[in-house]
Amino acid sequence: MNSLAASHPSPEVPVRGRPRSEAVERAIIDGTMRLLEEGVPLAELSIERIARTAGVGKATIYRRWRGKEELLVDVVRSVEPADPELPGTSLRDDLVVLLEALRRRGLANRTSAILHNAHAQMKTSPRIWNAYHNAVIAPRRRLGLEVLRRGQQEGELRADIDLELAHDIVLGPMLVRSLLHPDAELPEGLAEQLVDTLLEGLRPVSSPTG
Amino acid sequence: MNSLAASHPSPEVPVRGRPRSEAVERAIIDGTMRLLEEGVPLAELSIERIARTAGVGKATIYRRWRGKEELLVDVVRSVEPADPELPGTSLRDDLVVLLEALRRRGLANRTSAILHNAHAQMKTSPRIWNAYHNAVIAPRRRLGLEVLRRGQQEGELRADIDLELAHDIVLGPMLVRSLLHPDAELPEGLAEQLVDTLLEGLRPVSSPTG
Amino acid sequence: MNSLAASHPSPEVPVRGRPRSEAVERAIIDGTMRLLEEGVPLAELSIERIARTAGVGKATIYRRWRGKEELLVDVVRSVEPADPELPGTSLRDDLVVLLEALRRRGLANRTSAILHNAHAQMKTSPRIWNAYHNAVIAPRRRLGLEVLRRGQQEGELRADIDLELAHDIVLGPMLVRSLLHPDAELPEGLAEQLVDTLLEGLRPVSSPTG
Amino acid sequence: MNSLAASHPSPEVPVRGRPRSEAVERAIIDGTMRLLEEGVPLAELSIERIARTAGVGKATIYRRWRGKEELLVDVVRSVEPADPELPGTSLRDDLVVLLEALRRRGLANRTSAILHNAHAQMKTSPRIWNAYHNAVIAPRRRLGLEVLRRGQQEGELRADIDLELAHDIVLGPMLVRSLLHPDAELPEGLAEQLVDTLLEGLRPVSSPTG
DNA sequence: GCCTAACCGAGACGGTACGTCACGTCTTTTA
DNA sequence: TAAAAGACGTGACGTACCGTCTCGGTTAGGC
Repeated sequence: MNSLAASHPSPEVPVRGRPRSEAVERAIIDGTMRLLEEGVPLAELSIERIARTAGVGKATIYRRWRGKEELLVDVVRSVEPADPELPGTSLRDDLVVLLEALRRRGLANRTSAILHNAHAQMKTSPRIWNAYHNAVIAPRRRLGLEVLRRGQQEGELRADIDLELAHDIVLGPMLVRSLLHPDAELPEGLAEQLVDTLLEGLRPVSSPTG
Repeated sequence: MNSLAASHPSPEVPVRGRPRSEAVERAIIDGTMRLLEEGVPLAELSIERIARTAGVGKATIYRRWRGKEELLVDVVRSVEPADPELPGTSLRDDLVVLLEALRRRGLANRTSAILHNAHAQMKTSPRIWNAYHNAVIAPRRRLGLEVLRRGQQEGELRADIDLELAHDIVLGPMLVRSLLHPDAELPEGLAEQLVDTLLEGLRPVSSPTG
Repeated sequence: MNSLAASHPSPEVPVRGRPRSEAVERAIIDGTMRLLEEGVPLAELSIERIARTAGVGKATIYRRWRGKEELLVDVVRSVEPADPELPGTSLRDDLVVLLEALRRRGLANRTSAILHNAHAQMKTSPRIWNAYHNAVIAPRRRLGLEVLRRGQQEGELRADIDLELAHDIVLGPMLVRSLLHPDAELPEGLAEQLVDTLLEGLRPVSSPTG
Repeated sequence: MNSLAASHPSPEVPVRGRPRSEAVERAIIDGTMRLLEEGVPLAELSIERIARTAGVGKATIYRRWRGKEELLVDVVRSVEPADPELPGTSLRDDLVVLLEALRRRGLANRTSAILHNAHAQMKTSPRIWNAYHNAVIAPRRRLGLEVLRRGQQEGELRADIDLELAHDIVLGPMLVRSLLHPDAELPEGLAEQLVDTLLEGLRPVSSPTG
């Protein structure tokens, strides 16, 4: 389950000693979440306090994670919403769904005050950031790129455009809104509006869809 | 100079006792910068260490800033590049200059490893983030909005588009690249390519400029 | 074998399940001795380390002793030299043999650096000290008292003297030397010299033996 | 004041920064004494608990002593009774006073349950034991040797006897009683009885005092 | 030849204390 | 009054052991 710690020995090696309790693992992650939900500032989130909250010894946490940051990666992962279901009817529809998921995620983080800044905290160490990037950000990006690739094949996207660039063009505005400008609005129709506006510059020159 | 601390008593009240040394203030900020440049991870940047490096008492730092985060705001401000000179010849040209400044800033932060994450660290406290936002991010955003407003007046931008939205559309992709994807490329012509692509969807429907 | 733990159920109750391994018991005591011989300070002698050294589970130790101190009692007992053979020719000769045994024990502890302070460590708990006292010190004292009682009967010792007091008078000086003053000398003829000097004040007033 | 820590810089070096509080030092030693008096077993005397009791930070203790054992040396020293006033009228009288002080000390430790075993605890480290030896034991021994030396000069003691040996002969029995046999009696006239008995074997052959 | 109970190694578990470090405040002397 | 220095109470750090508790596996009778 952990994304950084070597969670399990290779399957051939028989388990020696008392196995680690999954219930404890859940208690730690849930306890951390509870603290964040109660509004405890990230700076006051100490391992000691998490252990106290979860009713767990400190060593039990350090047995699973190397420090607060690595634990946060798993906490964030545990509340990260699942990838949205893509309709697959058209490039536009898929992108609208992706952006809408992003919008909702931004709204959730803002209102619940969770993870508002946990994401930022994780940048303090390149190692942690990589783990978070690999576990959370990269899969989303891959999904977006896949959608764009399909759209390009179907002729809904200019053939000469770099897919990475197209991805940042489509996703960037919404991300910037939800990450950098916590007081920016994220109104209901924003996803559709953005996709429609942005696809304008990305469609093939003589578009079949007009 | 400080953006958060009430640095000086009101000017009418004559200064009593020994005045604060500006040299000391510089020494503190420069010492912090030196530590960051030497690759000291942000998590190991303690007030105690900064005081040691700057050859300064801890109380002298606390007399000026309320904590590490507030000090960081001023440190970051001190190395933030000046606003770029805008040509003013056209909306496109101005936006290219703005994005090019952003690209270079991203490159600088990546190579020098300074401030790579100091920006993230400051999100730990809403108060600090606001200070940084007001001192650094907001002015840039105002400048960008001003450019777009002028472009709209000149008919280079669709009249029905929300300027805030247009701003995120134009700036978002570059920001996402430099902030979230530290290993994403920021090649030379990126600014022009982005502006040309993005303006496609933002131009007036039957544009006079083509 | 253990002096504190109720090592075995009463013999009528038939042993159920796998019996405790005596080899394991030896391995634990020998492992502890090896650590002490290697110069590991008493303060660093943890149950965990002993278990590691003996290649034994912690629970296996706790099944036999209630803690480190109780284990130490048995370790010390295992290296305590056997009671010396008494000649029985005279009070003086017996006392010389007893003191000589004490002198040699003091020398051994000093040079081998074993048990130098284990004896002291055991005073941390009255319970442990009692066990050690009963298992090691008291038998020796009983032996000494018996020698003195015989001497008194034979008229080699004043009849009006308290035997307990006489014991401390004879044994005290050598004990103090070997326990309190680790750098005090314990030269070869010390036992005889002490006995001859001390008996002076303990002989009957007009001694028949002169 | 501390016997192990380098307590004060050399007097030429002017004191820099806030000086160490003597009140704090007293609070720590007194707090430790209070705990011992309340019957807290030595094994449960942690630095953490001492700090809590004294209302003091752990670092404040570690700034003065290197650990629990070194602190104990000073605690024991602080309650060690002052050297007794010697009458100087005769060897016998001086020795009686010395032994009487020892007897009373043994009684005090037994009844108050203080220092009963602190003395033993300090043997865990040779360094600590040396400090305790130098600060407490050695001065007492020097005093006893001085008394014996004077007695020898005055002809009250055999000229051929080694003073160190004589010291152990006279002091040993009482020490053994009070240290090793906690339940041995220390009745009122014990000091005089011991001195009178022991001097028997130590007087010059044809004694002037008869 | 099973059955069953206790033993055994390993190591997880909730705790407590370790000794260090930084926090932000305070008390010195010196300027 | 500022400034360097450093003591102070507080509290978190990450580690080590404590003594207890599961695990899978072993080793003896008793059936």
